[in-house]
Amino acid sequence: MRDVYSAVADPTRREMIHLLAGADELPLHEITARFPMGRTAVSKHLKVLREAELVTERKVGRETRFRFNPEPLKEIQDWISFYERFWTTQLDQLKNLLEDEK
Amino acid sequence: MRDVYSAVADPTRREMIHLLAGADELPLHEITARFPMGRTAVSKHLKVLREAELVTERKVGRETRFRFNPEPLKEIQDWISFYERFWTTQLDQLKNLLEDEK
DNA sequence: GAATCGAGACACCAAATGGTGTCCCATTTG
DNA sequence: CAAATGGGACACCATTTGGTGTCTCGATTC
Repeated sequence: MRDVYSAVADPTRREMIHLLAGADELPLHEITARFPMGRTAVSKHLKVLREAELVTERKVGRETRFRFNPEPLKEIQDWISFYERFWTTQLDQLKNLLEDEK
Repeated sequence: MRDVYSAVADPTRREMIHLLAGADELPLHEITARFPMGRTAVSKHLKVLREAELVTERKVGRETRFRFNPEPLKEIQDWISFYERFWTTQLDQLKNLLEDEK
């Protein structure tokens, strides 16, 4: 089971997440149609997303349909929330003010 | 100027961010001491972080000191905040309840 | 039943990634 | 001044990444 950080590091995969988040379920060939690359490449990207559990896969007839699963994104959110304090503290706000003055 | 997503995708670099976030400023040799790899590798990771502007660099005597800069993390936070709704909606909560019943 | 369509499974490729070791130079220390 | 320290700059290496094309096969349509 692969890392959600590296799954999301690729801009193409972030776009796929966005696409799938706006749909209910999409077959591979429809996803492929929206990207400037071949089916094999798209399939590989979706495999990475599936290994990170950001996507689920199910076969319907001859199609393979994909669905977005947001859950793993929580891990990133948790990680980043630790650093939120660095741009919300009084001290940081003062620093930003001084920065603006320059 | 490189991507903050890929900068943060590597676990070693996330650890470096954590280390620097807990300190004020650290020289390369002190950072190197905390990781199981050579100076060259550590230096390369810090270069990646600097190119993503997650770190600033300054020479003091013969040392090169690094400081954490949280600002680029906002971009990831913004990106992920869009997907927050997928695990905070009533519908999603119902779905999770049903999931638990299984 | 034949032709078409969707997709898995390879094999292949160039470029990027994450390490290493060595050489050299500037700065600090004894 | 000599020795030691911190670190830049390479050259090098194996593995991973992100793409390609081709072959095959099951499902669908004519």
